[in-house]
Amino acid sequence: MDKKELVSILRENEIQVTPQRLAILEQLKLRKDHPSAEMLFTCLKDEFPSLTLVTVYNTLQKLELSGLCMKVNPLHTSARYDGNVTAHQHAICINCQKIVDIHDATVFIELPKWFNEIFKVLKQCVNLYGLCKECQELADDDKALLN
Amino acid sequence: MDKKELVSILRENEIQVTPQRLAILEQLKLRKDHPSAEMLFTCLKDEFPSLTLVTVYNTLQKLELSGLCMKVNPLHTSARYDGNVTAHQHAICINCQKIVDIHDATVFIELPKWFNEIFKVLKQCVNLYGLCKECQELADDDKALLN
DNA sequence: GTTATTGCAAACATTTTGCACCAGC
DNA sequence: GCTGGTGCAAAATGTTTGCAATAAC
Repeated sequence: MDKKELVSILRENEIQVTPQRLAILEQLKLRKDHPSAEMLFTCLKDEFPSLTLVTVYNTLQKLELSGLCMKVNPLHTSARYDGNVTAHQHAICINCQKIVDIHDATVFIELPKWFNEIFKVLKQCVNLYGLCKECQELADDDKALLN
Repeated sequence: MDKKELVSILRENEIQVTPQRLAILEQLKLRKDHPSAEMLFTCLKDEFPSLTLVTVYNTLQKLELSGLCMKVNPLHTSARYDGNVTAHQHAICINCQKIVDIHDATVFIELPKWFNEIFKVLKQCVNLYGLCKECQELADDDKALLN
């Protein structure tokens, strides 16, 4: 993926182009290891000696907001615990962070052969991110206020 | 769930019984809101004025190790980003935290009616926790060393 | 030239660690 | 009484914020 293409991706998303942002976006597009802010910082600080972690965080936030990248583990602010260790799913409200159990969903996951040869699955975890009833209503209220 | 039952759960798992641990386990079994350490601390500090967050964290760690509770959002130490925002799954190694993409899995999730009435799903997220090939081999080595 | 971004310092939140005192067995 | 847990202080880690210098348009 060449620089021109990266530049136009940023422009299309109305994100001002800077060398730091180009480099971070390039890393995200190239790498397959799902880096953390720290990992990106470490690999780019030689190329940009003045680069700081703050800029990496700022950039990631901006890219995520435009849908150019996403967190593999959202809702990571603090660990949330469940005393029910039987198999079930979680629905997580992206607004109020409420977590709702779903015990009666049907989940079917078939994994490709290549994958089962390199990875031993111990736990399978389905999370549904979205809006709970209360937060949907709040969102509707927001829309109403805009009229 | 009465105290006797909680005591025997702890004893069965060879966890020394203390009032703090009983109270935390009780909360985890009773509550449906998947509390954080802070939330548990807040609701128990009236009953145990001397209680500290440290004890809550210690207890949660011990309970999790015995499978008596689990984190809803494991691998929360630092956010990991993905530049590929198309739908795919992640396999996450619980040992080295490597994250592997799976693009060719078949995922079918049917949600109960009651759920769709109270929650609007925006993103569905399947995470497979387990061991990557390298860490499986290390685990085998560990076993070999024990012989 | 104006606006937005970067980099610095510092704050903040979450979680972990070292150590003295205390409670469970 | 011994072992291990609790509570305190402090450190470590990940992330965010306020502000002056600087770069993008």
